[in-house]
Amino acid sequence: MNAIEANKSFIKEVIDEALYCARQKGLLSFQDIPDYVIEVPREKGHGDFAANVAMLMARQARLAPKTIAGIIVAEMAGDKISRFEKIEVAGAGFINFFFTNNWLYDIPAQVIQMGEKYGYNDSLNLKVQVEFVSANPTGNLHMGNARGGAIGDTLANILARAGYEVEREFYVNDAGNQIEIFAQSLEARYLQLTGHDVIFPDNGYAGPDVIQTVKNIIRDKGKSLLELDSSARRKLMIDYALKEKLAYIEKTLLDFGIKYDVWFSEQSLHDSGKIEEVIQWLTEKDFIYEQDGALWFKSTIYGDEKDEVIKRANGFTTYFAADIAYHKDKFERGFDWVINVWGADHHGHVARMKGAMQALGYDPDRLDILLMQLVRLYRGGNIVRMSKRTGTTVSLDELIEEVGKDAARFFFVMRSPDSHLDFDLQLAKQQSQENPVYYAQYAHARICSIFRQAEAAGVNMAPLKEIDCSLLNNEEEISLLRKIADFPEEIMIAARTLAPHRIARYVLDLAGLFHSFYNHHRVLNSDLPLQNARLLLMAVTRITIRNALDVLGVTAPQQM
RNA sequence: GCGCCCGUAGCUCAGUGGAUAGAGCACCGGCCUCCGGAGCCGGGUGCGGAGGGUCGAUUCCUCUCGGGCGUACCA
Repeated sequence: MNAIEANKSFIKEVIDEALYCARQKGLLSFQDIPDYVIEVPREKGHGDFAANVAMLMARQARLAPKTIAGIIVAEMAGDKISRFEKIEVAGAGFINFFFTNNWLYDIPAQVIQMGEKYGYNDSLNLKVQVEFVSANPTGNLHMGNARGGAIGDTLANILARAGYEVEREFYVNDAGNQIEIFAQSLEARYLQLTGHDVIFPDNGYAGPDVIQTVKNIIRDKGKSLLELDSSARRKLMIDYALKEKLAYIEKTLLDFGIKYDVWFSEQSLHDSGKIEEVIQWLTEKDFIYEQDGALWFKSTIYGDEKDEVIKRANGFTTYFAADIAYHKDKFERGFDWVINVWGADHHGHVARMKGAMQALGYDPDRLDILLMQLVRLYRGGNIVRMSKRTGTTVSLDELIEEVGKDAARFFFVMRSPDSHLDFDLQLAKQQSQENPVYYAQYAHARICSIFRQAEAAGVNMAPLKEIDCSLLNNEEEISLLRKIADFPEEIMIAARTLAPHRIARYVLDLAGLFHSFYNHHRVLNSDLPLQNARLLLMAVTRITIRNALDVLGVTAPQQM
């Protein structure tokens, strides 16, 4: 249990005891204690924690909230309350708790002891899978994939620190209609490049990267493919191209700091018969009907706008059929929780996907789909349009090349997934105060610099046991300690609400508190006990900044 | 038309139903002969609108206006 959780549950204990005590004395009548909240007030003047239990009990106790709160506080007794400096009733009936600083002074030792593990919570013994990016292997990775990558990977990091066993997965769309069109595009380019006058398919992939792939094929195979019949030629070309594209995708994502545990092939679901299997099962259970020669899944019974085709009249299954088999497979692999990161343009797919899981007998709440709004790319004031078809796009590898991995990842996660993201290339690569990623990194580098100074002066921090943390008692030091203590809880909230942007904000807040401290107080000074305490504070601040940046996939430089 | 997301300060955005709605940028004015000035300190009435439920709504519900996306036997 992290420190904030521990405080909350301690307060809950104190309150519940007081409530039972009051009831026994006949001061208060109630059936059950309502599900009240211990929260951290926005205002510092309202204490470290506040409880709203009195307001929630007013009705059943038939007393004014403030009266109830007063009774509760009066019943608190014993050595437990010695941990509080003050307990007060305020506002509409809040009970505000002011801790003494002692719990904060225990934090540095915990951080030092856990080191890079600080921010990890106790294991939950639950398996969660995060599937993200899953870009079609028919082109380069675009800004949408990039945002999905940053969000998905950061979320996976958060979940791991929240105590889950996490697997990252990439679903490879190596089957279906898109691949067919891709094959046609490859073949057309091949024939054109070998001197044949053929028409390029209307809906084909016209980007320059496809031409490059075909040139690579010609380099390796020459004109030998001309001797094959069309289907053999396409097969060969698509195998070559998929391999090349997947290698590109894997490498680019690695450069982006993302390493997958599983690459899952859609084709494998076709090959193993799992798609047919699930269609048959759903048909038997009457979730599927035939109309106009096609098979339809009854997604409207799960609130979808319309039923969805699962097998076309031409006998080909749709991507939806594969997706059902795929998600069934996920649950069969034993995940307690399955999370998909999708672009908002796929939101129409959510209801039927969850419906399909329900039809299969799985609790749809075990599947969460994190929709992220799309990215608008700017260069200075001008919008850069993205389109695979025209080829006028900035790809993820180019983005990393231009602005660097750190800035790119930070920018993609600093906004809520629900929020449209305007990504300005010019801003992201600017090494100035306008660029937030440097603010956090600079704090880290600055702390490193303090330690370099200390070392140069022959100053060593005393052993932990000999350091008196209670010397850290000014406003900036307390705020900094408090923020550091929040980190594990912040991770839990980010995990629960699928909100990776919270960590970006957290690290900026933490860096801000550090900078403020730094400008108000000197670490290296002639007061040895104080110097030791502050060195310790710097050490734990550095660890926390580094760990938070690590969650974001951003490096923590020693100097800049 | 219908569905989903979003409308919060000049701009870009935070804000697990709580008590006086916050950051960054931009703008103005200040700051250590000293650990990195990529820093710090100060300067701010704005939740698109109208109803409804709640002790209490930026947050939940309904309607409405504005923007994005979706609404294929594509994925």
